[in-house]
Amino acid sequence: MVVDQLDQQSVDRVFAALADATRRDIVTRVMAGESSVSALARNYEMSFAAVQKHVAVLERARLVSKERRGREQIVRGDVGTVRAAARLLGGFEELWRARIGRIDDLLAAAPGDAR
Amino acid sequence: MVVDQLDQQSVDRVFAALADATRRDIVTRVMAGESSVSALARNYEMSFAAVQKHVAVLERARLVSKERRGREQIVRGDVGTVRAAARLLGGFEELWRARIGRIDDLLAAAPGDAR
DNA sequence: CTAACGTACAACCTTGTGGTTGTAGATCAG
DNA sequence: CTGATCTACAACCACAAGGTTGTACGTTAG
Repeated sequence: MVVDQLDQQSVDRVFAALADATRRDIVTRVMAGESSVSALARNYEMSFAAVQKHVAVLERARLVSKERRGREQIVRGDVGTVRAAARLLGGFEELWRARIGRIDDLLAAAPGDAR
Repeated sequence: MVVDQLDQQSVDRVFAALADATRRDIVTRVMAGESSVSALARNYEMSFAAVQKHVAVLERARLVSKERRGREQIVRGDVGTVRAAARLLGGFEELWRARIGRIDDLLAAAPGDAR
């Protein structure tokens, strides 16, 4: 986990990358086990170039990384970025909980409010 | 939490909605406390119509809901959808952990491998 | 060497996104 | 009623997204 605090633009890229079913499926596969780009491409009903583009989007978002091995390019998942995204969602939930807490406080502070 | 299992298209919309800093900011605000559309719009340097569109995107993704109150439209955050998205990311992490587990197993099964 | 494979990248097309302005309908204050 | 406010929505524009095909180049197999 080298960087796990993401700036706004990075967050943009991460969520945009996850907003496509093919790309989520690629992430699923490479999180479960690394794979070459061509091996990934065989799973989908689209051109190799299209899959290549999807991988590039994921790479730019740092959700995956590539490493050349011979003539193949091996794709690997980056769990650190996933964690950073999950933490951001957790922040939303935190705000929500805090708000509910404030509402409870208000109700507690005005016990005779029901006229 | 009425629906908290999302289909592929819904997940697409949720992540696409979160892939914009303005929309994430709106979610932040309405998670912390409900607000009218016009009140939200005053926070940003763009037209009211643009903010209205952002809210519509969030609504379509079920990250927020609107309720009319007099002439105002009150926007509220929907933590259930946020949780569903967080759970999906958790699934990726789960796969990753399982893979690491398998690698450990392999290493454990071949202890004298280091020649 | 030659052929096949894996990859990279450019050009192109269609559709969606994020912004604008403009118009119009409800609702509330005075 | 009148005017201000809040909202809805259509039309338009620039540009990015997601797909295609075609070409080129390095690497491995025979």
